[in-house]
Amino acid sequence: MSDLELPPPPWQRPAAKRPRTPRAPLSRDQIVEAGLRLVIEEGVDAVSMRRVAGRLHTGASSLYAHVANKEELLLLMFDRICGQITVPPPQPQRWREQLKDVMRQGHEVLLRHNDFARTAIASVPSGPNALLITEAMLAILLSAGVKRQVAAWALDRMFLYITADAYEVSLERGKIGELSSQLADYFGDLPASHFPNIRANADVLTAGNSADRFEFGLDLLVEGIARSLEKREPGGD
Amino acid sequence: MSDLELPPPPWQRPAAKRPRTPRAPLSRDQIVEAGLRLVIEEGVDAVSMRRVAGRLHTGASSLYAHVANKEELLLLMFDRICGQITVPPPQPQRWREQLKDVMRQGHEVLLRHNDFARTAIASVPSGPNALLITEAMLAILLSAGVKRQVAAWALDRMFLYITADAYEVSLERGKIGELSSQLADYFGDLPASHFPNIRANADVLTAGNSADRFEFGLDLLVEGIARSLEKREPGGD
DNA sequence: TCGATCAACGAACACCGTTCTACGCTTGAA
DNA sequence: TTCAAGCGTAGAACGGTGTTCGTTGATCGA
Repeated sequence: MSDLELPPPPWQRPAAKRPRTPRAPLSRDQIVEAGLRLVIEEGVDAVSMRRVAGRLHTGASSLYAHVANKEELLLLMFDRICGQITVPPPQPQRWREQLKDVMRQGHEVLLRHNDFARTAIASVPSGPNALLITEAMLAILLSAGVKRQVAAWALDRMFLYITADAYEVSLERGKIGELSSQLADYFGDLPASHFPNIRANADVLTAGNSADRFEFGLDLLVEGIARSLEKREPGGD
Repeated sequence: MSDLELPPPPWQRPAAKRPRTPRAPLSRDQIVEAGLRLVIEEGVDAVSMRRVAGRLHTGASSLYAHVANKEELLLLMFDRICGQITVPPPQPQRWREQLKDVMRQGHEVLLRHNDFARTAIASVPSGPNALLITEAMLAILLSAGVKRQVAAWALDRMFLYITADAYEVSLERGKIGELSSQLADYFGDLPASHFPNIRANADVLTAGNSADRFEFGLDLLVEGIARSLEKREPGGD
């Protein structure tokens, strides 16, 4: 019967309402974009679920409504990257140059994304964009007369090469200059009793930049394929 | 003046003595061995400082008295692994087979260590064992008449190839069978409008096991090098 | 004996991927 | 209009990571 109104005791206070900022719902695209931005700015190790979510002003667990796990996110990011590569219709007389062009593009696209190639190495290129590239390169090889099995396996090897080299280059990126000269000195200082050839060739072992080496490897692969055009089908000998 | 002896108040209790198990001191070798055992048993992700230390019945921070950081530990482990490869004196007439043999060894040694190749990709092969391999392979190439710069860069590319392929194989290891058939089905189901070549060649794209593909890539590289023996020195055109 | 050095210990820091519970909002059916 | 179901989001918590920091105990040399 008392008209006196007391404040509610602490044990009866209603739970604080969880503030919810009204905003457009998250999307997978946004998550992928945020992840790629982080890669470009800080490298692949910066892509944690918390960091990605922070970029979108949400929480890490919110991402799991859109991607199954981090691995799926990285795969999506990879396929998004593959979408930046343009593939040409096959010109049989120029198959070598066409192959190299696509491979160079792939390499460059990866390098534009810091050390993301580390993830690419571990990924099966099965997203829509990656498959379009596979399709185009396969068409180029087949149009050149390369045997089916050679074409298939060469594709596989080329993909491996691009991603592995891009990863390696990304690791050296911050230290390409100092590492080379230090390595040359190191090689030159090795004991002659065990390392005569390395000592004598320290200059060429440390020569060239990463682009030189990548191109050299492209040549090896493409020349190796060319040689197969002059031979029997593999796996048949 | 009182003979009454009170127990010491809690704030004056001496700190509990830290028990120290008497044992032989840790060594770098032990740490490396423990790391490698973990790799073999559970893969490279199991190699945390805590796990390694646990194997040695000590604490993670104790490892830092022997290795600078985890990266150095992984490098040491890598070079230990390289010590399992035996290199032959050069036989110029058999340079192809000699190269392949060393590369196969390297590949196999890595595969025996689960997915440790992931670490190997990121490592500059500069430990004593790795350098002995470099020295031997360089000798083989030079004895075959390969130009110095080609030999140097070919070595670099071969090393990259071995480690990258070993890593890729280690990833597929647990799923090589199901992945192949699933991929073949997947390829066969792609829309014909965009993927006529993949559809028509799903069989060869998914054919062969990892050893087939590795050998195929070896051939590409070695044939590419062979071709260089018939051409001018690279970087000169 | 004392002081310096070093290996080892354990707590703590700043992070990680993911799960779990709860909440708020939307939608559709009654 | 109301209610229930479903789904996205929030935040705490779990079980981990590499590393640093301060401390302790042992050894060695003066």
